[in-house]
Amino acid sequence: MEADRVIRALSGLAQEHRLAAFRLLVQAGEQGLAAGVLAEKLDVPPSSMSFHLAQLANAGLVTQRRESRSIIYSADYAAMNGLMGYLTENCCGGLSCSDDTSCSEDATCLPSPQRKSA
Amino acid sequence: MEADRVIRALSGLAQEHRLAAFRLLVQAGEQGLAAGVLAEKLDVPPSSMSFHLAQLANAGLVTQRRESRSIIYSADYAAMNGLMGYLTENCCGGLSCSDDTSCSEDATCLPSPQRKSA
DNA sequence: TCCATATTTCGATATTTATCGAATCATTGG
DNA sequence: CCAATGATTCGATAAATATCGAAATATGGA
Repeated sequence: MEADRVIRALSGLAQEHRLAAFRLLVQAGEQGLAAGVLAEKLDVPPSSMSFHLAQLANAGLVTQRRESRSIIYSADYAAMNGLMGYLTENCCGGLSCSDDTSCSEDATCLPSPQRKSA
Repeated sequence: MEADRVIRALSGLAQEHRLAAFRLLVQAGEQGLAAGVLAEKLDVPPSSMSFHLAQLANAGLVTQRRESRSIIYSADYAAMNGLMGYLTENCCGGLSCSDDTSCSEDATCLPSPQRKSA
């Protein structure tokens, strides 16, 4: 998963209602939940819910399908796993970043003192 | 880790420069990196970098310490692990959500049909 | 066809976030 | 004490996000 996609996914989850909605969708499983049900459960007006669901869809975190009058949203587990994979590989130091690219050697941790001349 | 804290952490990482900065800090390890070094590596003006580092600090993802003139930032691995733990427990369906709270039984997936009277 | 339901789109507005130069603060060395 | 360095705060501005009622779209049933 590339950085741009990761940022969209993180932005998708970085909001109260969207995080709550996604959690409910994860719990609901493949079957998913209708937009209206989410709106009601989260006590958010339908138009607002629709906005947030569109954000989640744009982030690639959910899929949608029509079922009669309802539009059912489901969590995209593959996308979430992709996000987790990226974070584990790139943002978790203790475990996975075993190749220690610290700057004990090349001393680039502190600003390079710039000499007065030349 | 509670939802509010999680959202701040997600917001912290959900931005190009901040995600890049955090990755660098994770690579740098305990020793960390000076604000100016990050600004230079990411090609971001110092004041902008400062803004983003403040966001990361507010999100609890980094710690800071002064070392002579420089201010050194380090990734807070515990916070990141906390975030990962929350996401694994609440947002990852396939593995951890084994207790299947799907609505095959109680049929709350679709909007409850509201009868005309009473 | 007509109406009720489910949802989205539109439009207006409020809030938050991002950017970055200039000014300010803190530290060090001469 | 003064000048230079490293970083933050301030201020103004631009851009993105959130909110939500009203109108529009789609579906199903009488």
